[in-house]
Order: sequence, then C-alpha cells, then structure tokens
Amino acid sequence: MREVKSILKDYKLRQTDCREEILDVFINKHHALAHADVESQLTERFDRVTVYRTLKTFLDKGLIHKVLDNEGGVKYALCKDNCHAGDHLHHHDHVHFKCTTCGLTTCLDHVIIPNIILPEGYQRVETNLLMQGVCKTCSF
Amino acid sequence: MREVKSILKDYKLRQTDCREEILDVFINKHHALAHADVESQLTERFDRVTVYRTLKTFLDKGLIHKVLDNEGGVKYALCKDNCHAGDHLHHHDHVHFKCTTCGLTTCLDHVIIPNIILPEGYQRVETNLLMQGVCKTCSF
DNA sequence: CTGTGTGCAAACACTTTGCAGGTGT
DNA sequence: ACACCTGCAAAGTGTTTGCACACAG
Repeated sequence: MREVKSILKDYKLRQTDCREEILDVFINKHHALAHADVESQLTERFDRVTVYRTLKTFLDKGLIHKVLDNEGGVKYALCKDNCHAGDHLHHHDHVHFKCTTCGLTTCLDHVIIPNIILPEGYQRVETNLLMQGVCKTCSF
Repeated sequence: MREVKSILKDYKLRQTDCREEILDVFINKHHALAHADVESQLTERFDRVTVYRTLKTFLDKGLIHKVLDNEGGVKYALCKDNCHAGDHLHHHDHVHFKCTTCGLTTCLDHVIIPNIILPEGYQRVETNLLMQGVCKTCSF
C-alpha cells in the first residue's frame, strides 16, 4: 500500500506495521470506526493499548477526526482533503449520519452544517452534528 | 416539593425518594448532567445502580433526553414542555452548547436546528447538535 | 397483595498509566 | 544513537446483571 506509507510520511509519523494497518482500515472502510471496530478489522493482532494510542496519535496529528455517537461512545473517521482549508483551521462542518438499520455512521462530506445564529454572548468554536435515520443503501 | 411529585404522577411513575431527589436535581440545575453529576448532587446517598436505573426510566418515559458529549459520554437534561408538541412526536431539535471554559452543557431551547437537506435516499429521524465554545456567562 | 423499585455483590466493559524492551530514522 | 513505539501488567473508571428484600399503589 504505497498510499498508506506516503500519508504517514506526510503527517510526519513513523512507519510502523500497526499504523499502516490501522490507516489502511480507515481507507478501506468508508464509515466511522470505534476503537473496537478498528481492532476487529485488523488482520494482524496488535495490543489493545497500541490501538488506543495509535488512534490518539492520528487524532492529534489531524489524520482522523472524532465522530460523536448517540450511545455515548466516540468513533473516528478519516479527514478528507477539504479539512485542511488554510491548513490551520482544521474544521469538520459536515454532517454525520448514523443509520438505525445497518448501524453504520458515515460522513456526509457534502452536507455542511448551516450557520446557526447563537444568542448574544455565545462564541462558537466547534460544531458537531449527528443525524440518525435510514441511509441510502438501507432504504432500498 | 409539590412540583416534583406532580410531575412524577403526570408521567405515571411511582413516587420514591430517589426519583423525587433526582428530578429535583434536574429542575434546579439548568444544565445537562451526566450520571456522575447527578450522583454527586444528591443529598441522600442512593446506590449507583439505582441512579442508573432511574435515569433510564426517566429517559424511557420521556422526562429527560440525551445530550451528547464530545468526550464520548452521555448527559441528560430535562425535557421542556415544547418537547411534547403532539404528544407522540417527542422531538428535541434544539442546540446543545458545551462551554469549554466552565465545562457546562446547556440546552439552547430557542436555537433550533435548521432543516438540513440530505442527499437522495437518506431519511432523517433524529438530529443531535452539539456546539462547543464559550458561553454567555464565561465570555464576560 | 402484587408488581415495581432498591441495595448489594459481582461481573463485565472500557480506557489509561508505567515500565521494559524493541524499532524506525 | 536516540527518540519514539509497542506489549504486558495492572490499575482506574464506568456500566450492567441477578437476586433478595422493601415499598408504593
């Protein structure tokens, strides 16, 4: 996977088996993954702790972003190129959609969260929107 | 607390000390509370498990609603009267705001989530919006 | 009286931390 | 060579389940 290696290099991360595999999982699955999902998708077995730390590293470096879950967990999804508009402002103003049928949470990258007017005195920094319903493939 | 008792009756819930106290906490605190928050606010000590079950009961009966958290936990907040428009459609299309300074999450009941157009095939059922930033009282 | 709520104990699940040794650059 | 990554062990935290007894209606 040439792509994986070059992405890690771009993000100034060391090339290790664990990172390559986890990144590969994110690239191939096109939905958000919780820690447990990542773990179960790995071909090689890595320590739970290593997976936790790798996810944290990817998150810190801006390779992946958090996706909230209605059950209270956190999932992660790959950041797309449009996250880096301006390189400093790492923004994720797109909608996340969790299907109640198949259970998958996906980034609707092209559905952006509209600008919401807050009451006087509130300063917005980040917005997270999770929508639940039935996804395209499940509503046949 | 006459109010508390009548609310429990309205929701067809038995009157117990635990329920009265927990409901009282929600009424007096005007922000979302996680399980641990509820527990620490109780004057009388109830079992952890009882608190969990009470929250679940309140949630099932529609007395409180979930508030997502960016850390991956779940908080709860009282449902307002406007939740019951139509009595069957229990909707919470308001914005939740978590202050990064004081850490409190509040319901912005009057800031409703705008209607978002989804791609063909997606059916929306529920929407949850969490905004983070600085709240009114912290931005002095 | 009956069904439901509560407390206790225990199991279970999830996440973090410290340390020793291994690996990428 | 050095800094960083990994695995193991353990602790810390959060949540659920089963059962016996207590209590509201």
